[in-house]
Amino acid sequence: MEFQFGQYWKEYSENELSHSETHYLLTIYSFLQKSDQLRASTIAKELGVSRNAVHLQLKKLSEKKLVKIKDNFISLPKHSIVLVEKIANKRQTMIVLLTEVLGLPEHIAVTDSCKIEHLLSDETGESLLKFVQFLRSDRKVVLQFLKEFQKYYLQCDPEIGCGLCENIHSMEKGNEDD
Amino acid sequence: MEFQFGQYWKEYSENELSHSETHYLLTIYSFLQKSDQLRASTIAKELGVSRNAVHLQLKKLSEKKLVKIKDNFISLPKHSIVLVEKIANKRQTMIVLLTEVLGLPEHIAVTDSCKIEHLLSDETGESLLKFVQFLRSDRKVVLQFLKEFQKYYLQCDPEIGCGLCENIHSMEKGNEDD
DNA sequence: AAAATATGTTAGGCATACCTAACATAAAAA
DNA sequence: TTTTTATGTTAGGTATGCCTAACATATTTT
Repeated sequence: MEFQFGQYWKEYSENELSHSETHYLLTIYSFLQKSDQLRASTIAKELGVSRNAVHLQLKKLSEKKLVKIKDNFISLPKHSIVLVEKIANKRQTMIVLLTEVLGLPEHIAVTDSCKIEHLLSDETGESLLKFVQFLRSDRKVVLQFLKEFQKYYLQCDPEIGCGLCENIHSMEKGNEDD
Repeated sequence: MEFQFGQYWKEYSENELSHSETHYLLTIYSFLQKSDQLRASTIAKELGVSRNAVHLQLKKLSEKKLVKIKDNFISLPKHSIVLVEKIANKRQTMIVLLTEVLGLPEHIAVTDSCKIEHLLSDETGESLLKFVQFLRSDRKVVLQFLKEFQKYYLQCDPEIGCGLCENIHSMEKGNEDD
């Protein structure tokens, strides 16, 4: 390794939100778009954890001013919504990159994206978003690039294995004639 | 959100390696390439943690057969090396994508990559590697694509902020005349 | 060989984040 | 109204992964 990674890994624990907190906030955000009558037990069901786990996490989040609780109903302050939307964008960007550009199955794309969404910096999130937006545009140079990439992609390199080529093969079947 | 994410987040804790374990193994791997006389205290210095933290983590890793310890010297079994090299590849792939393709500063690229390296599935790792290899090739279609992307990138979208455009601007200065 | 340093090990503590079990209170159904 | 169910809360426990402090064993240096 040409680079000194020794200290970089410590920044892992210096994130604004933990993985757990992230998913509480994303879940709250998601429910609040459907209804403004959200209580702790609903979150417990959605996340598959116990009510007391939710209770304790909500207590912590409201101490951090990331959620508001009034008469057992949960809401999000504005700065919290900004935070959540940033993370949701990172997740969505990653999902699109992995499924639409790389052709990975949805389950893998979503699982991986859910794991890393809160760990990506805003800078990386913004850059990736721009990149994915560009890749989604119908520019001629993008379409040519993607077509050429899929061709390259099919030449399975034994060095890195080829568990995913079948997906690409089946994706390609439709376009084989052009 | 059009997708049910509720249960996906739980897979976070079902990874083969924790973030901590990952960096112990990567550090061990890195040191063993220089010398085969590696002891716990060296790792403590490199990772900036106490000797007993290393001791306990190594105990756990050797119970999981991921490291071998003989006369206080540490080595890695073959299957462990395979595992480590996979993760190192994922990290390197992400770093290249973020720096070379998206033009992010090295510090951000390395920090983000160190955070997510062990969370990406092998499928995602392999796909991303292929993608980055392709982006690094000197195909005409790739060069055109990258040039066009950088042009697009400069049109700062106020919706997603523009903290990173200055980097791109300075990168572009050299190529402005072609 | 004796003193000093380096390294390994154990014990007790802290924070995160979950669990089950028990209990309290509020809301809905009998 | 009384019972049942839903919801909130507290207590005690588990696992990870770090810490400091203390102690034990090597390994050097003097």
